[in-house]
Amino acid sequence: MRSTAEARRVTVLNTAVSVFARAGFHATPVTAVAASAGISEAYVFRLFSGKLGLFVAAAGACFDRIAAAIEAGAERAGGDSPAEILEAMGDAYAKLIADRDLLLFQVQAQAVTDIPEVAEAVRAGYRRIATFVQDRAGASDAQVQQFFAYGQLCHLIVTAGLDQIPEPWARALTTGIRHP
Amino acid sequence: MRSTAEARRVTVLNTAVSVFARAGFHATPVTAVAASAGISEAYVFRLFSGKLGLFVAAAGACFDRIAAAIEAGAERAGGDSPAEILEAMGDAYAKLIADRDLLLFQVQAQAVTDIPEVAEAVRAGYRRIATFVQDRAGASDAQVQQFFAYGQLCHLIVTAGLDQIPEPWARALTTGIRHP
DNA sequence: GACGTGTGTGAGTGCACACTCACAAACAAA
DNA sequence: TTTGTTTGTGAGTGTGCACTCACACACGTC
Repeated sequence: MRSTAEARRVTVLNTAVSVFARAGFHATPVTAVAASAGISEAYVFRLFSGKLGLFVAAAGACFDRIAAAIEAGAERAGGDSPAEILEAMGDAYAKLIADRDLLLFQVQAQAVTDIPEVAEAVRAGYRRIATFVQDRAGASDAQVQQFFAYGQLCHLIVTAGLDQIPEPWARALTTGIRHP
Repeated sequence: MRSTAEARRVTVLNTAVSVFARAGFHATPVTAVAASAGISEAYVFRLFSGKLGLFVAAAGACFDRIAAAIEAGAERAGGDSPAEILEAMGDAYAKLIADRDLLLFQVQAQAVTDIPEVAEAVRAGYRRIATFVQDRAGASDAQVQQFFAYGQLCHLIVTAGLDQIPEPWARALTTGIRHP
């Protein structure tokens, strides 16, 4: 036995997040995930229940990593005020998505929410993050809303590559946003 | 002659926005657009240069409609202050995307920005809207940034169906957002 | 060694879909 | 009426991909 199935699943999920992040659910063949994980396509289908099952599981892994990063970031906050804790969470998130995979996967997942299983996975992910942010930071509804609004703005900045554009309108949208 | 090619192109583009909005670029066969427009698949390929050409043209039509709505909304502003004009623009945008097609198409377009032609179309669309908002409203960079951040938040709310969830975290993200 | 159990794959199968092309029908100009 | 141009389509073609299955190899156990 080279490896246990459970360990394989973990490594496959992490590569799946990266691979799906580039071109999305429908444009990514399972072969691509299998090749990137170094195993055969057939075995991926044995480990997960179809391509959809793989994608949904990858979404779970994606939000797990985001939640863990934000929780760890909160521990490093400079103070106890909601604003300070939110700031620390935002910094942690910005650091995490520097490699773009987790951010792009979220965009891809949101784009296939017409598939009910994906929609539920996305809701579950944001439920976990939003409740944690609100409880841990003790932030107001408006503060939480703002936190997520500017998080979503990052999605636009990265997908459209606005941080590469020197024109004033693009600068307006990107200034102050932590380094994505 | 039933119709001129130019007129056909316009009607096809509007239906294309609606059809692509549901399942996205890769999951939408050209047959679906053709059927919805009431013409044959073959003729769609004659009117546009491939599926990608159709999608990019639809993106142009999508941003045209958004820009027109925001420009019209600005005319109905209650006053001359940047905040009032932005408010009027936001209301106009909220009304426009009540049918969800234009919003969902933007999400789908952002998801396929790995295709350079799509990325350029998205940039062109936001360039047009952002420069207009900034110039017309005379708003600061921060105000423009906030305008777009909460616009992007709408994308999450609609794709994940957060407005249908009675839980407190979902209420926090949706309160005050104009009705999508 | 024989045998079960879990890990892993090569070689298919069937279907959906992007794109083409030969051809038809409506209209205009002579 | 003939000729040309534009609008429009049915019937293909080739390919890529989700999914399957019979089979092989590694390991433990007796």
